[in-house]
Amino acid sequence: MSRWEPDGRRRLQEAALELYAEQGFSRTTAAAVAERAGLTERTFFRYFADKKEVLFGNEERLQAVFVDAVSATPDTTPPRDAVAAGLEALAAELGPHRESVLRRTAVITSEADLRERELMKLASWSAALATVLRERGADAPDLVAEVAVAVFRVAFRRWVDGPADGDLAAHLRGALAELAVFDGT
Amino acid sequence: MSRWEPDGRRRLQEAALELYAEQGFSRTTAAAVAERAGLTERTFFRYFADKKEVLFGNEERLQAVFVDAVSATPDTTPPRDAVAAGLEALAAELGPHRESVLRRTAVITSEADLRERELMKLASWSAALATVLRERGADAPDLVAEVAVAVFRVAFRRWVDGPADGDLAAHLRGALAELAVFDGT
DNA sequence: ACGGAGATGTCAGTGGATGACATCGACGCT
DNA sequence: AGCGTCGATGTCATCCACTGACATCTCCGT
Repeated sequence: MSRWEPDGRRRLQEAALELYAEQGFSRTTAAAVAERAGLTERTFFRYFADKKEVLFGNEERLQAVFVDAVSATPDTTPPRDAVAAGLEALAAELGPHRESVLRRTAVITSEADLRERELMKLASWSAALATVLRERGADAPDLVAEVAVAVFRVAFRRWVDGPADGDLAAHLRGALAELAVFDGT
Repeated sequence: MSRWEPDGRRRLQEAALELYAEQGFSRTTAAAVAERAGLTERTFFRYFADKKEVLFGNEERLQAVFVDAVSATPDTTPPRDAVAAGLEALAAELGPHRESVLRRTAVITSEADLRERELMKLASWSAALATVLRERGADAPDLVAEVAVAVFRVAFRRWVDGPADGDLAAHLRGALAELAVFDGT
């Protein structure tokens, strides 16, 4: 037995999501979140760098899923297909949890500070992807990475705004296909 | 004669850029910026919503330049060319001021909070662009807008990191052309 | 039993941000 | 000239995000 209940970090994440959803992010104090989790404000800030970060505990893993799936693809895979593999992996990860994804997304989109932080996380995906693409000698790794994330962003938004039985993977394939509007001349 | 020196807003912007560059953003207090501008901290926050915003006073105008240039294009213009027009307009706006752009960019890239805010501004460009594209009945307006901004981001970064005589417009055209890596099956 | 290691608590302080109210000079009106 | 309003700024008080320094407690190995 520990001196404290276990899983402080998870309790803080759950408390934060609840409170932010109930009262809004800006009207919720870090102390209030900590209290609901049975902890102290000081401890909150030991687990999370700031009030926003508590909502982004899984982003690191998602980034790894995305980037690793691209990495797992043969070096000779055309960029489009490599990116598709990464996006499929994300769909497999997120698709089955639409409910909780929606709950979290609703909170995030409701406040500019949180949208900002989310953009930062996606920028981090892009940077990580560009790095692995560069290492495998792909063409225009930076551009490909940015576009890949742009595709994700668009498809994700459509999925979230769409019907409850929407298919994230299908949206991703659809958005990827729409890149064809830039084809030719 | 006014009771105070004129141009408080501009003085604050200049003071902020100087101090942020000299000492770093996080080690500069809002009060210090205000003081250098001959004003009060309270007044600082009347002009700018927060400490970061003072660095982004021109973003609104740039967004308008970008979006208006796309709007000015005939409704039947292929997406790629419409986007190109917007990007050319941005190049015309930014290209001649590489020095000051670099100074500002150096400050922004040096702190995560500021990079975050910049991502937010670009997201705003994308949203505005998507709106005008949607109004003119373009295909996949959201995707096109996101990709357009992705292209800008990449080209801008290459321009900033490149030689002093680099040509932003050329980088933009180059990045746009690289979208061809997504072509075909 | 002892002592270190980890996780948490306590306390004090800094600085970002905001609301309420006061002040001052410019300007127009009579 | 005298007056009143308006806009820009200053002053003051307050909240809260975040941080550093130090204390405390439990577990675990020796």
